[in-house]
Amino acid sequence: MTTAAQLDAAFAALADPTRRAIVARLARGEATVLELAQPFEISLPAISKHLKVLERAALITRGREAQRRPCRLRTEALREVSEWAEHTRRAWEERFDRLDEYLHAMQAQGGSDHSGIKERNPRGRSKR
Amino acid sequence: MTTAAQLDAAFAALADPTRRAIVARLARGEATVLELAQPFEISLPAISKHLKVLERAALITRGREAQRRPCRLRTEALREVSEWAEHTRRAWEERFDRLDEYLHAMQAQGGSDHSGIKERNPRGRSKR
DNA sequence: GTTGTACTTTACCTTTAGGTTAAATACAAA
DNA sequence: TTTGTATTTAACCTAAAGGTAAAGTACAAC
Repeated sequence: MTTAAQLDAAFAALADPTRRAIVARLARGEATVLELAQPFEISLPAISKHLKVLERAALITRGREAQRRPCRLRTEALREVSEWAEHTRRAWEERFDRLDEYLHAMQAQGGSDHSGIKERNPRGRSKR
Repeated sequence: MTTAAQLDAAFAALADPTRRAIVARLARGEATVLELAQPFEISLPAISKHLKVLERAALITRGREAQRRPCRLRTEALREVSEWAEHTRRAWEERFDRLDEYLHAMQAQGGSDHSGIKERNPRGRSKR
C-alpha cells in the first residue's frame, strides 16, 4: 500500500545527494557502514544519520554481522518513487494528446487557444 | 543530457509535499498561480516560492497571459527522476538474481552466506 | 578483563527551507 | 489616470537539516 507518508519519506530521503549516492552504491550490493562512508569526506556520525533517514524511509534494511551493520537496498520504496513520477508524467502526456487533438480541431475551424505559452510539444508530434 | 545537478534539483524540488501536489495538479493541465494556490492554506508568496523552485528544477515552465502566469508541466525532469529510481532498482534486482543463483549453487554443495540478514527475497522467487 | 573495531548517540553549531506580512510590479479595465 | 486583479519581491522569523567532536555501546579477539 502506497501511503502518502511513505512516498513523502522516500522523496525527502532521496533529496539529499549523499543519500542518493549511498542508494546507488547499495544497488551494486550490500555494504557495511564503513564501506558506504569511504567515498565521502564527511564524518561517520553523518553517514550514520543518513542511513537512519534511509531506513525510516524504508529505502534500506540493516542486518547484523558481529559488530558490522550491513545495509541492503529495499526495492518497494524505489518502485513507488519511480511509479509516482511515471504516472504523473504519463497523465500529463495523455492530457496533452487530447489537447493537441482539440487544438487541431479548433485550428481547422479557425479558433485560437489563448494559452499564453508558445506551442511547443515536449515530445515533438504526438504519437497515435 | 542528465547532469547530476539537474537530477539533484528535481529530487530536491519533489521532496516537498506541497510541490508534489502542485506537480500532480499540473499533470491534469495548465493552471495559473491562483488556481494552484486555491487548495492550500498557505499564502500566495509561499506558492510563488514553490513555483520558483519547480521552475529552477525544470519541472515546470511559466507563460504569460495578461497578468496571469500560467504554469505548465515539463516532462523531461520527471522522466529523469523516474528513470533514476527504476534504473537503481533494476540494478539491485539483477544483482539479486545473480546472488540468488550463487546462493543456490552454494546451498547445493552445503555452503553458507554469512550475510547477517535473514534471507528474504523482496520479490518472492526470482524470475528467470 | 583489556584492547581494538565498528558503529551510534549526545550535545552542539550553522545554514537553509518554508512560512509570514507588507510593499512593489505588471497589466486590464473603468 | 485611478482602481482592481494577479503575482512577485523584500524583510524577516523559526524550525529543521546536515554537519561536527566527543562519549557511549556492542561485539571479537587477545
